[in-house]
Amino acid sequence: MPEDVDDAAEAGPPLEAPVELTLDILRHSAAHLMAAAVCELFPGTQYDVGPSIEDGFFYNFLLPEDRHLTDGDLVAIEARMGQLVKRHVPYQREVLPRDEARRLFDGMGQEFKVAIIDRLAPDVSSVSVYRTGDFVDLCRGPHVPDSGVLRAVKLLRVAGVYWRGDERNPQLQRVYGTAWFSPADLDAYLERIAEAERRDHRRLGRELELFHLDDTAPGMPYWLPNGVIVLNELLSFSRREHRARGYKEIIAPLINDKRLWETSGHWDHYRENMFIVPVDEQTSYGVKPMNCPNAHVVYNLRRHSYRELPLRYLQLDTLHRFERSGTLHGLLRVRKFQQDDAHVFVTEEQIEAEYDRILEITDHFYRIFGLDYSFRLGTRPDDFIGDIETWDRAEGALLRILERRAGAGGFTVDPGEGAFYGPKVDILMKDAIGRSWQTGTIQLDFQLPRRFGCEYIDASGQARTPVVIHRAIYGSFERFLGVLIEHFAGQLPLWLAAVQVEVVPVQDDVEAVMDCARSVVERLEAAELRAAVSDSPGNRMQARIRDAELRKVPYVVVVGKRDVERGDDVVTLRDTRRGGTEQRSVPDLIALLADEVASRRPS
RNA sequence: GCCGACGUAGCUCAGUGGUAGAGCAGCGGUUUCGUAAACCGCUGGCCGGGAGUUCGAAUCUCCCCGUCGGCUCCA
Repeated sequence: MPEDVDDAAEAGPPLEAPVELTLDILRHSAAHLMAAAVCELFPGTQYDVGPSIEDGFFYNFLLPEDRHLTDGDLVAIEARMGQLVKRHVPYQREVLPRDEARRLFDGMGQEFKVAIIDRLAPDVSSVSVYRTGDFVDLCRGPHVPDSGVLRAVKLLRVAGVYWRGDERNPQLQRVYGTAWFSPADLDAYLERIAEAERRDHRRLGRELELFHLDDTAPGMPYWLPNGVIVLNELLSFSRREHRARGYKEIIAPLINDKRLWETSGHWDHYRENMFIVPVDEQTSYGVKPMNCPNAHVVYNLRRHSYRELPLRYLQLDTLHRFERSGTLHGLLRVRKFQQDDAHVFVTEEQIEAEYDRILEITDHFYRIFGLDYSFRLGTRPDDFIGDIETWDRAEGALLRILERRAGAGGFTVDPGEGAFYGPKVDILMKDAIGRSWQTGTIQLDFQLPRRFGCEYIDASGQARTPVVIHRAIYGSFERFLGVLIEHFAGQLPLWLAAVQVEVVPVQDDVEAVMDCARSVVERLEAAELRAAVSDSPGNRMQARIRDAELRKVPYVVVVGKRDVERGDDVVTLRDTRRGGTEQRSVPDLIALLADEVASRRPS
């Protein structure tokens, strides 16, 4: 949890003198310098914690008299920091007895620091403080010798943060900055950010006409013709692969009487994330945020034998979740989405083997795109249903499976991050600027089958309760596609590309050339390739090629008078992803592209 | 939901109290050209919505909606 990390940076037994200058030390020192500047400019500021983080640092502040920092203030703070850098202000370390340090910060009215000291382990008897000019901070260090080395620092943004990461607490303001050894490193970092912006799926989604997010439907994407092709390719791939692995697809209602949600527990544990539809005075329907309750309804339509298990229901229905307005983010955080979701009913003995099958699907699905992913185990949350003993059993099973499949260091554990009905293994991926997003999830559930009264008859004729595995491999197609677009910078693998080949005529007023172009397209289409004649009458060939490149069409075929006159059925193929052109006969071209589509190669 | 920023033509943006602009896209015309932009012309805006201040508001104030960066929450 962030606040624990923060505390560790601030306090604890003093660390011994530093060795060599690292970026971590530099950034931590930059955080101190920023706090010093803020305290000079806004006397009475309380400062909380200020660690180094990936690519930079932050510091949390509470300004006096309800003042709030704005972007304009950052300019002034940065200028003040610049003056302190020029003065080579030393970072002076002092070790104080714990109670003396407490008195020091208490006397300055620094309540956050006092609270940190009070949270220290009982056996910590002394702490260190660092002085930078008039600024003094509780801190384990180590630090730079003086502020003169902080030559490449830039403040980036201000954000509101809840004290100790809890939204019931008052909100502080956090200033983020970045710091590097040299101005050249800083420039390289800023260039990296700019490159990430060029890959942003929201920008590419608009440019490539994949999807649209309208003001009247926040978080609920419109899929445009190009996007529908990509989405449908992923859907049919998912259907085919799951069918081959024994999954049966079902389709269920989008809204159900709230009684269903009361049975599942969603009414009590998930309602704030649901769209509720009032139907009449007595009745409310809930728009489904998850597929699981309906899978249980289908399971209960008849008696089941142990021989039928595992019973695997694939559910690709549309889901709606009422996410808080400030959390929406392009396709990566939406309110309307579809998952490659499934619910697998198993006996307790079948859990491990079924997890193995699911993890194999996972590897298959991600390897196709050459994507790196990682696992995270989420354990029992505060707001859970069922009994602790069952939870422990479920968590123990997942832990064993993960250790066997991923190795002891191959996953992380996030305490309290499980679903309300069971622990889960999440699959994590990163977007263009390195933010982590959960895509797939494999959840183990002993609770819902009980709540729905699900049963199967075992070999001895006894009725038993099955266990359910909730699993989505890509997670939501929306989020997965968002990550995919950023991963490929818009240049999707051929099998997903909306237009796979565009045929460009050199002369669009020569009927024989246009006939040839149309005929090539027809032959490509007959081979189930998505092809089109470039459509911009009067434009020169170069402009048409550029247009196709900008729309990230993977292949461009050029035909002109010379090809028609030669009459040998050979055209020029341009590969827009790898660059370069080559001559190919049309049958050869079709075979080449059909093979690339079938292989699903990333490029 | 909270903190900060932002919202001007389909897109990218300029305009900060005095008659709404540019490039690209689109449309019309000329050009038919061999691997990333031919040329000329034209159209296009309740300046996110509402209220207020002012002789006068894209510009200042307030409220609402949405977007962006964080926080919290999460696929």
